[in-house]
Amino acid sequence: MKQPLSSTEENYLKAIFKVCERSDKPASTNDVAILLNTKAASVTDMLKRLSEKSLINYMKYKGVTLTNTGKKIATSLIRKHRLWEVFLTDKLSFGWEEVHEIAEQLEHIQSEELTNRLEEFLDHPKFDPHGDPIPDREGKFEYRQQVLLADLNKNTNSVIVGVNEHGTEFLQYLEKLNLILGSKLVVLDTFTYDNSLLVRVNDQSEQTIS
Amino acid sequence: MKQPLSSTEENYLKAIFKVCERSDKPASTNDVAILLNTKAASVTDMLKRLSEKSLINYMKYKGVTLTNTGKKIATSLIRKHRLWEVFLTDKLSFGWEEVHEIAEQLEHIQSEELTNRLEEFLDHPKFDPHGDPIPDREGKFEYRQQVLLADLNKNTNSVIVGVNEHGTEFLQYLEKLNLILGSKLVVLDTFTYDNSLLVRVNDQSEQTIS
DNA sequence: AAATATTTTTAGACTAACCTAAAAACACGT
DNA sequence: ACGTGTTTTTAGGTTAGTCTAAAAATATTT
Repeated sequence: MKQPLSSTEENYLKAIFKVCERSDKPASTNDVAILLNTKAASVTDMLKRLSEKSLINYMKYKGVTLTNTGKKIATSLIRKHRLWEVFLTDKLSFGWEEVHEIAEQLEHIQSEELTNRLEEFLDHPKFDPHGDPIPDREGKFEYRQQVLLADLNKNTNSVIVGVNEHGTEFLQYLEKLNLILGSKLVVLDTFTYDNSLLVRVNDQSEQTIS
Repeated sequence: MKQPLSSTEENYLKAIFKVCERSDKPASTNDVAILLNTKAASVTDMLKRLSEKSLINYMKYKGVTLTNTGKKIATSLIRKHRLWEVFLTDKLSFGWEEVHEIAEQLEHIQSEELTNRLEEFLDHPKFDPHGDPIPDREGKFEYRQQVLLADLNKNTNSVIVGVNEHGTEFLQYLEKLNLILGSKLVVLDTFTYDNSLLVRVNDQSEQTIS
């Protein structure tokens, strides 16, 4: 009855989870298609199958949400993904920009036992290298209080705890600006005409960023 | 041109490698089918595709061997498989009987860099937990001088360095008999009528095994 | 060397996951 | 509320990987 899902099915669940996250509105077919770099027609196909398996609540034209079972699987994937990211940076000294695509594969390895022992081995980390929280065995996890860089007030001290975009080139760009996790940050001035900011990083260098 | 192979294709290459190993005779369609728990017809199908990609030498009714490219891929898979097995036993303290099926999944993770860093992290191990040699980056590896238990001479001291079967239940059986890697072994007597042996393990317990 | 048995290949069908193109449903401005 | 435009679904087709059943090739036995 409980035969394991294919990587593809798992990726759909993860995508639906991401779209629904916070907003809690149902995800549209198109949202999912865009996130997975696929076509709306393919998504509709898959939604029917996942619905058959009671992993999603789906009604034609009305969007899709995850059932409790679906949510459990999605968070378990995120848990695995983030634990592997920690492994790759902390144990194999990969850079934080390199780990995402490898973890994208590793998250599909089937073995509860493996995941739990990995967590143990890594000393029960609470956040991944990008600052995102790692769900526990029950799938529970909390968001940290976070503010977007663009919304920071002038002259307020803050610390970088995470990034929104996970693309390799974007992360390399941050790296070059010295904007790594844990960096202290002060916004010195804002230029409204091109939406760029003058910031001081770690009480030292000053940078203009967009 | 060099788009990555599917897990299925990789598994076929590994299977052909295993059948050809040592014997160096071409592998028959049936041999491969049995090893992969599939049907001869499916194998024929796949052989055509792999041949198209120049990974195997295949002529109808004549059996199959790996090309150099095919061999490189197969040994790289074995390398990854065995490195992950070491990781699972040494770092996550899995038992040697549990690691095979997890490594069976992990070996398909695509990243040269990952494999090499893993090897580094594990201190360049030369053998996996079953005593099988781990190929280096170029795919080279040597067999240890090994004798089958059944061929051991009476009263000769020896040490267990590996096992031929990798099934979970078989390995648990060995575990129960205390026949773990590195155990010293003396054959005290042989009973020809049922092919069983009386052996002394680690200078202590005496066991009859088949 | 002919007859029989085994192995291998072909033929045809199935499923999962994708696609394009066209039809159907929905959403919205005036 | 009606026509227009976008979104979603259907319809039909493709590829990888599998299967069964039947045909063809090879191997064995007498």
